[in-house]
Amino acid sequence: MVMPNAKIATLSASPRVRISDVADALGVTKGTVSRALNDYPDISETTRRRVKRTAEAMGYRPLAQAQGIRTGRTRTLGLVLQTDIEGASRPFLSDFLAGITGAASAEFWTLTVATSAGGEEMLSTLQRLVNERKSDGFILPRTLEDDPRMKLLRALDVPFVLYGRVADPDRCAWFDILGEEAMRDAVLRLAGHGHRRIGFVNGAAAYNFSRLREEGFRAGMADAGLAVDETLMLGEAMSRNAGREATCRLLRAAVPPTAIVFAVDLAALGAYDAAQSAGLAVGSDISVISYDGIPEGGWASPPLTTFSVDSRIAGECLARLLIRRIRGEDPESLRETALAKLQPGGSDGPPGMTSEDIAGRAAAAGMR
Amino acid sequence: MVMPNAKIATLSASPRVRISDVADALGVTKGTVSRALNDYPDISETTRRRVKRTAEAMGYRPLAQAQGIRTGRTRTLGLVLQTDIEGASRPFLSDFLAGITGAASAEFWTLTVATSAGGEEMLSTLQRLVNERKSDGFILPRTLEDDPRMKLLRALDVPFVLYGRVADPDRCAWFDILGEEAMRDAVLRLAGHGHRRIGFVNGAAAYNFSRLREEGFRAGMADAGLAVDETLMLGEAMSRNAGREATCRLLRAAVPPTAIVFAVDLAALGAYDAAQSAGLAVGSDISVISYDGIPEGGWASPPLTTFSVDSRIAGECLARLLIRRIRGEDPESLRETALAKLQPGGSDGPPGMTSEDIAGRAAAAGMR
DNA sequence: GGGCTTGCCGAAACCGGTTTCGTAGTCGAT
DNA sequence: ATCGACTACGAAACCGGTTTCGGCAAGCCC
Repeated sequence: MVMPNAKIATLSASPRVRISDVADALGVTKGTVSRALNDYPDISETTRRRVKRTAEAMGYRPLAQAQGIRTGRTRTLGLVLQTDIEGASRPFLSDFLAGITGAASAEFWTLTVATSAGGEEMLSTLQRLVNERKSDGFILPRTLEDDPRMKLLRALDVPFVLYGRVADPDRCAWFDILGEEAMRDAVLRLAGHGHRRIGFVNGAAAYNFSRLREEGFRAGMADAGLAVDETLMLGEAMSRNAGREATCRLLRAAVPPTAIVFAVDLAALGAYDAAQSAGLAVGSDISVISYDGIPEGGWASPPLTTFSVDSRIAGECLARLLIRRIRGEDPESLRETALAKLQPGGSDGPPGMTSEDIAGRAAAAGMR
Repeated sequence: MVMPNAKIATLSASPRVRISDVADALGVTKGTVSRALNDYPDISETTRRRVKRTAEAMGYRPLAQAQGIRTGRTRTLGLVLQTDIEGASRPFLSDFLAGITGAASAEFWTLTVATSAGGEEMLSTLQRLVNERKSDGFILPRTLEDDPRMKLLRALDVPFVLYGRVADPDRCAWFDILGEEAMRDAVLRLAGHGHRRIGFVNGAAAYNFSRLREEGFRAGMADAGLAVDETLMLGEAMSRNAGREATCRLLRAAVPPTAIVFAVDLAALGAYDAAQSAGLAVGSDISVISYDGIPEGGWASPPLTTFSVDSRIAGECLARLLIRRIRGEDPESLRETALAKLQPGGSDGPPGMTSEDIAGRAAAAGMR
């Protein structure tokens, strides 16, 4: 009990090491210390090293808010979460935040979080954070095609990094997972199982990733030498319910698919519900491969085969990119991508039933 | 295209209204403006009103970081999330953050989020945020009995609010959901169905809420005139797997329960798995009631009957309490509680099988 | 009417940094 | 030896607020 308390007492007693303390200890002015620490050119190499060493030894850390009053920057990243959308991002949020704050704190930056419904409120929330200098730049998750947040921040001349690519890449920094590659691999995997009739259920068209994932699906079909049946291409499925309905529609098709690729795990879980209603076993009677890697997928039976995204790493990359962007690097050089990782479950396999059999089951289950 | 751009241009062009702008407009000094806005006593009522009105009209908002350099406070709440624990809090996180930031921004406060593994790292993360003045106080989720975070912040003289009560309530502010009432009501509901042999699966004993929920369970049993069989009291179940194992153990009991109360939804979902293995139907063969209100509970079949917690409101309350605490109010007066709300599903009902039948099924399923 | 409070506000210091400006030294060139 | 250019740093202003200090004017008392 003695040691820790003593330590705490010391830390709280000594108020803080200020720049003037360092300056006094060295017998120089605080201007010199500041310039040395910030690598100004008009400081001799000797002095610079001496200052840095002493500052380090004394445990000096500049007060971000005090720096900010002059520089306008406080080493703070901003993240505005949208709260009026369905589940999706939720399960990742904790990992995502851990990634951001982990990478940020390694460079003595912090994260300010705000929330907002979409639309105008989102923009005014960003405005306010900028006006009150609460963050030096923003991570923009869930990139939309032609994103209004992007326009606003650009007009305000505030740095940002997109999580997701965008149609017009001009002057944009981003990090993204190559969802199109995953979709392509999903098709190839199914084709390898022997499937020849494969459906696709996409997410909402407003998101840029939806366009990319569809492209990937089509590329995979082409690579596998399979024809795309446009009647088996559905979209706007971002929730379990929407996924269930989309699956039902596919099962009611004249010639239903024997396998379905989903752009979103949550929607793929809806396929389990639809399959159950139709008396079909996921994984044997009908195959499903999806994308995201949400934990619920692993708990489902059979576990969902999916391409999982490491949100923690995404957060780390985004934070690092944004910091570099704020420091002035050219956005065009700040673009990174990563691949989703196949997480094999039991929801895919060789076709166990023909399209006709599946159609029969669906009809028998009253799906018309 | 013209209007919005014009608006944006205006906003970004006019840099900011500073306190000296307001002072100049009124023909007074900035000291007077500052004192008027902060309700110093030595300002005439007339001047105070005049200043407040023009400041408002000019859209003046003090720069938190500039205030902070003198006052030490920057209107920032702190939240350190623990990342090395199982799922639980995850689904709520988004709502929780929305609640905090919503209430905070209503008073022009913001939220700084950090993450950390538990133990020492948690404490050093808090230390750093305090040392760098990154937040004026903290919300401490998941209160532990005799919480080390509390000790640290108290030693540093930094305000905090607990999410969850604590054994020694001295000088603590908190918000909490009365989980014990929910557990009590769960027992009474089951007893009302006709159950007389009820098991209990608690969460980890390190959390204070576990003690309270067990008390509630026992109180309910007493109120219902039922005896508690200590062999049916299990704990440390915070995950789906742990819940499955606990349920298996209960099913293997000499005289198994016909109903089980869980302290944590995630664990209750494990009961579905165990029941399935034993060939028992949740809701008819065996009843389950739980606590938390995670979305997965609603998707399960049958939907989980649970007492759901509104995390958004919890966040709002915590933020408001912490702000008042930082402003100097007495912690003892800053305590609020709320009730969890029964969310009826299909996982509970009149006992469909006797304990003997259940034991038989479990044995038949090879549970020994 | 003179001295003493008291109310109210201006002037200026202050918080902890950054940045501008000016100037001693140093050095090489003439 | 003189001059100019450069280097490296001290001095001081500055950022946008808060807070201390001091003093003027009005009000009070005797």
